[in-house]
Amino acid sequence: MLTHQKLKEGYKENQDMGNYKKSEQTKAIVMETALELFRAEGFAETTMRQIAKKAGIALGTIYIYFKSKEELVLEYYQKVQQELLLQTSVDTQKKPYRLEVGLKDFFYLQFKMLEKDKKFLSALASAAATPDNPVSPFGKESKHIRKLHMEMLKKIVDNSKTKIHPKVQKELPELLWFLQMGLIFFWVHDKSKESVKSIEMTDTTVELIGTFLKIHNKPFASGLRNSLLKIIKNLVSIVDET
Amino acid sequence: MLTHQKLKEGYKENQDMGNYKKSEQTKAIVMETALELFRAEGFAETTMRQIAKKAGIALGTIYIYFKSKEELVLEYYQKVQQELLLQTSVDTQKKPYRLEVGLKDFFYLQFKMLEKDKKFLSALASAAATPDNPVSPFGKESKHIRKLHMEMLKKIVDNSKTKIHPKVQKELPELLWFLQMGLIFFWVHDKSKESVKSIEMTDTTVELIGTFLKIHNKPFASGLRNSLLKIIKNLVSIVDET
DNA sequence: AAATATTTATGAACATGTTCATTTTTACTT
DNA sequence: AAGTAAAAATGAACATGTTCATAAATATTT
Repeated sequence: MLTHQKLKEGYKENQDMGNYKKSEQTKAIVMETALELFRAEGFAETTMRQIAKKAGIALGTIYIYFKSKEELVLEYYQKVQQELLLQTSVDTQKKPYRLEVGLKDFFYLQFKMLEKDKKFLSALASAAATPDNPVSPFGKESKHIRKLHMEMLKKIVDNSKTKIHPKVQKELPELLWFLQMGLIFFWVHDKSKESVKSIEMTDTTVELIGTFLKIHNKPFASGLRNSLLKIIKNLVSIVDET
Repeated sequence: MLTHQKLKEGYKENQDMGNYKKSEQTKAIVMETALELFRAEGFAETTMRQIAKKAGIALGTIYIYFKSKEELVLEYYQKVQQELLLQTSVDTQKKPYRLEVGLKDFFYLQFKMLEKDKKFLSALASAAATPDNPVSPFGKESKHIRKLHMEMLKKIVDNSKTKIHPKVQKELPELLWFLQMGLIFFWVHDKSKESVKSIEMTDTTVELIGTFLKIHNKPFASGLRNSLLKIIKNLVSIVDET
């Protein structure tokens, strides 16, 4: 009786569920099957019935583990980002680096990890644009993953040997987060071979940031600097209050 | 026989259809009804069946005039942009203006015209993010409206009294187009009263551009300038080849 | 005016994401 | 081991965007 009670409470307390083997296994199978199909056919082209059939389960079962079709993609994306975080932690521990280099490496790595899934990740891009969609990276449901990103970017900035004005350094990760959103958006649309265009774009934007940081303390750049800081504040306010 | 032949060909040649009164009328009714419902209930909440019922027609009839639910929104959006173009032509004819002022007015006007439809215009924002969606402003199906925008922005830039390096002046409208996309995206997500945040954001970004233009010919700004030009080229290449 | 062709309209049928009442399986208690 | 409670699974039913074969209305030709 008591044991039972405890277990039940445990369920409600820790979100992650899955204390039972069976369910975890089923969930994993659904996920794997879905990814296979998404990769082979695309997101829109894959039906939930197909997934269920191939996974050898009933249609409704999928919905026990995933709130929607989109959430299948989101959860996978989060998993990849988790790996990215780990990798980044390792990288920033290595020998001193210029911020530009650190950022490029970070973005490149991300592209590389997502490359094979580009096709269906556009489903997320679409969701991103709809504010009220629970899957949107701007919404409150994605706060967790946003924090994750911010953490990574802050680490990259703080651990670089590039000297930055404290005020700017504090806001930079936010700016970079939006930059990253933009780059991913660009990348999703990018049909060039092996996403070379996105790589190029990354180089150029990172260079722009580098150039800016080089001059951002000079008197003549105060206007630019202040405008930029304001813009960042505005951007953040939208994401934070949604 | 000859007349008939001509008419038939005429149909194929000019896209705009609707040489017949009845059809034009029906189309207009569908459009109006749809907008009413979208405004009252929202885009996702309104069903095609509701529209048909309220318009007093059959469900299938809507699809004679609009390829999809989203296209209802797109066509309306295009109509508004048409008006905007007219208004802008008038504005740029007026007394000399600083580019910043011209841009702000342009963006403000746009917000104002779209304000009452913000709720359902997010449907377009969502479509925008999906490259293969025929309704996306980045896709080839929207070339027309993109050109329209570019035209407006070029007019605003060229007619302003602000002096700009020719190389920059040529690329500036492209940059501004992307800025506009960004601002509209921001605006769609913006839940502040009367979209004051978007106005603020507009001010700040336009100011940034102004500040940049003030220094963009100075030797120390050549790095920034070149990076920016490259970024624009990259952005454009994505849109143009899709 | 009759015949024909074209345009416009219809609504049942379809596809697919999602929900939910019901059943089966699993875990726990006595 | 039997009984019970919880978890997991099921698939029919639902909602809704879209299609399509068919019919009605309209315009054109003879």
